[in-house]
Amino acid sequence: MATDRINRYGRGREALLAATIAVVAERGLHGLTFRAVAELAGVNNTLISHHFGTKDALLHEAVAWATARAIRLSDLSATETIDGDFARALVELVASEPQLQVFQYEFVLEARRRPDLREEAVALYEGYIEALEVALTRHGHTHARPLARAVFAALDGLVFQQLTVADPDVVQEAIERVGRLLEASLIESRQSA
Amino acid sequence: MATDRINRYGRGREALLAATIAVVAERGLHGLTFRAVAELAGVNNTLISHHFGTKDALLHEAVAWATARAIRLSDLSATETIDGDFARALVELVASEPQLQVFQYEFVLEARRRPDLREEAVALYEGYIEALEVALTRHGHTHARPLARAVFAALDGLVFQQLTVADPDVVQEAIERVGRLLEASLIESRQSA
DNA sequence: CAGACAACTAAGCAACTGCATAGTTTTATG
DNA sequence: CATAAAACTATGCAGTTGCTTAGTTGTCTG
Repeated sequence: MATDRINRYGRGREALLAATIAVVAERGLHGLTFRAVAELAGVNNTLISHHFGTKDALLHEAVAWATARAIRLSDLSATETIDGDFARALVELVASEPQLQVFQYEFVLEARRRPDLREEAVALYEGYIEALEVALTRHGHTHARPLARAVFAALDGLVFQQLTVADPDVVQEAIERVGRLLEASLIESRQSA
Repeated sequence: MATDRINRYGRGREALLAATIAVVAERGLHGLTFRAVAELAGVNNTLISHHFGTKDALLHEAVAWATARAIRLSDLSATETIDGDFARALVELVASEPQLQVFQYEFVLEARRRPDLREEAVALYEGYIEALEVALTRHGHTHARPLARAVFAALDGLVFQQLTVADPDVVQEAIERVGRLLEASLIESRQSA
């Protein structure tokens, strides 16, 4: 239809970036081909060369796009407490956007072998941890950086489990357990003070 | 040399399995090719077809080999406490065998899209969690399954960080912090009882 | 509404892929 | 030490890959 053309023209670039994330999540990095991405985006595969040049550059831009979106969606610094509501919301987020989450694990692993992606990977993780540290400090935890790293690792690991091997229900229960560990830690630090 | 032939003949199969893990870890699943694996193993690439048939079957066998080795190396059920010694040992393990660890993340992500690998992925993770549950119960924790899942997720997430974005030192510090969270939890549960 | 510029497509190629076929070398065994 | 089975290699091919080249279509601006 003509409306398709009108709506699509000029939007190939963003369609390719979105398709890149979907393809990597659904088929892995070994399934990331010009033709697979282009087909999902509804454009010709040579449009990738036009907009991004190489496959490496396409992935790099998709990484920047995805990390920006991921950090925005999960604003950890706004976290009040890790309770049932938090656990439910996190499990829900993963269930509603699994591709975005899977893409992050794929790209961070790839960053191990591609120095040009390292910076984004470090920024993504340190950004998450920093946001959590802010929230934990606000709640009375001191020297909270290592704690924030550990708690983020737990949440990250549980998201990974939900995506790969575990039921959402047991993941949610485990997240709530993390929250109770934090409470107990706060109580104990008050008593010993 | 003749000794090379004598030493190598009949060992192609295991050499290929070991090479598969190394190639996946160092070049990713998209770098897993018959020729890359064969070159690293020091054999002809058609030997893969001979021993395993297809590339999928090669990966499947490598997964079985790697998971058996990984579970053996990190016997979590023998864990006494998560203290400085434990943290140092875990960081050391990851530093000494990074390929085995990276391979596990790669294969578990791949298991999301390949049903024939799901069983191994679930068995690997539930095996880790079960072993931890045994250790935690022994130390007085009750209803320890969700706790074991959460603590394993934290350790898993921290190993992932060490492999990709974080210094071993800060990872070690965070692991020790996990141990202290467990202690505080035990103390609090005793007081409220 | 001309024409310049950007977005986009069609066709194709050299390199690489998994793997089949056919043959050789080594080892185990009677 | 003959011979059969198993381990291994050489050659090659059809399909797929990233990306180039050459051209078309749509949009924006004066």
